[in-house]
Amino acid sequence: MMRINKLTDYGIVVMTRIADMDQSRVHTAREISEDTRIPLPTVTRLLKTLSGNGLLDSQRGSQGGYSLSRSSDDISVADIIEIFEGPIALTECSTNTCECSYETKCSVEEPWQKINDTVKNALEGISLNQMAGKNQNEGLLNLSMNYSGGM
Amino acid sequence: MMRINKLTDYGIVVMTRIADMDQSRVHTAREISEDTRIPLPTVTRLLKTLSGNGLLDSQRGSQGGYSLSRSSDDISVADIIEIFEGPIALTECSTNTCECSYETKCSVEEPWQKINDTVKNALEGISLNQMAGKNQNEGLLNLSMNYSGGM
DNA sequence: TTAAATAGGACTAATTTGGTCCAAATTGCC
DNA sequence: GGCAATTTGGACCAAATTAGTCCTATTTAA
Repeated sequence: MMRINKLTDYGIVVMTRIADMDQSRVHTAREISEDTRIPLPTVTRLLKTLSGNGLLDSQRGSQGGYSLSRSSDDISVADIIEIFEGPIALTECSTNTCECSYETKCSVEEPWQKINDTVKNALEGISLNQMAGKNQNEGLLNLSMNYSGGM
Repeated sequence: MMRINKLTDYGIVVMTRIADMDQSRVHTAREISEDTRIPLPTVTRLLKTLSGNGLLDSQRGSQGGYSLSRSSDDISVADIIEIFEGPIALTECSTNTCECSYETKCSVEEPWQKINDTVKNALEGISLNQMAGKNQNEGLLNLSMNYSGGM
């Protein structure tokens, strides 16, 4: 139903959880698994992916673990989604490699670009910090999207 | 990649195509298939779904076919998407039946609501007419989304 | 009556996604 | 130096979803 994938959803949960934890030390996969109740093997994979893509720092070996690579203010929901799902694009047409075989599809390309930009902006406007429920009184979203000018 | 499904995409193509056609008569599945180059069985199914959900009028029998049930101005991309994908919701959490098992997920619920509203607004703001490339100089999108107030 | 359509639904194949597991490399500590 | 606790990388399978096809019934104009 035009959902983000479960793993992406988990990824956001995991990141949100880490953002809520003590930032002065690293956290192991086991710890995060117990915290979120997501099975350990899955959490392991999520963390690998997240650190492999620069959203988490990892420390190997005993006493190792994961920590945010930057401030939770500087990590957006879009950052996480893009790691698991690739570029935010509702249709293939909105990526750069559009090879429409249907003539009508291309008249449709421009509107999709706009739609995707809107979605992308929305997702980029939400920081982990906001997801984590910190600064709850600061006003949640601050999206000023206005595409009325247009083509 | 957080895509809409292929059939949904096709659905939009088909509707866009019909919107571009002569509105004074009905159009057969075969005609639309040949026009869009989408295989006939698939087009057939798309049209059945679209008419079954009130977006197209159908006329049975010889000389029968399909036509828009209302003006292309009054049909939005969101209308089409919702038929094929159900309510627009990026996460399960954003539907009314949210049964989060992870504690952190719920602190995350409110932001998702806002994100979904934004996406939904964007999709509701695009009419078939605009997709079809008519009125190209009228300015494509007219979305004034401003969620800065928030919670 | 016949031909041209849509309507409804069953069915299968293909693809994607979710989840698990194993072996290797790294690091801290005794 | 060796052990234990970690992350890393990749392979793998099961489950779920999606795409696509096909068959039969119904309707309608000529």
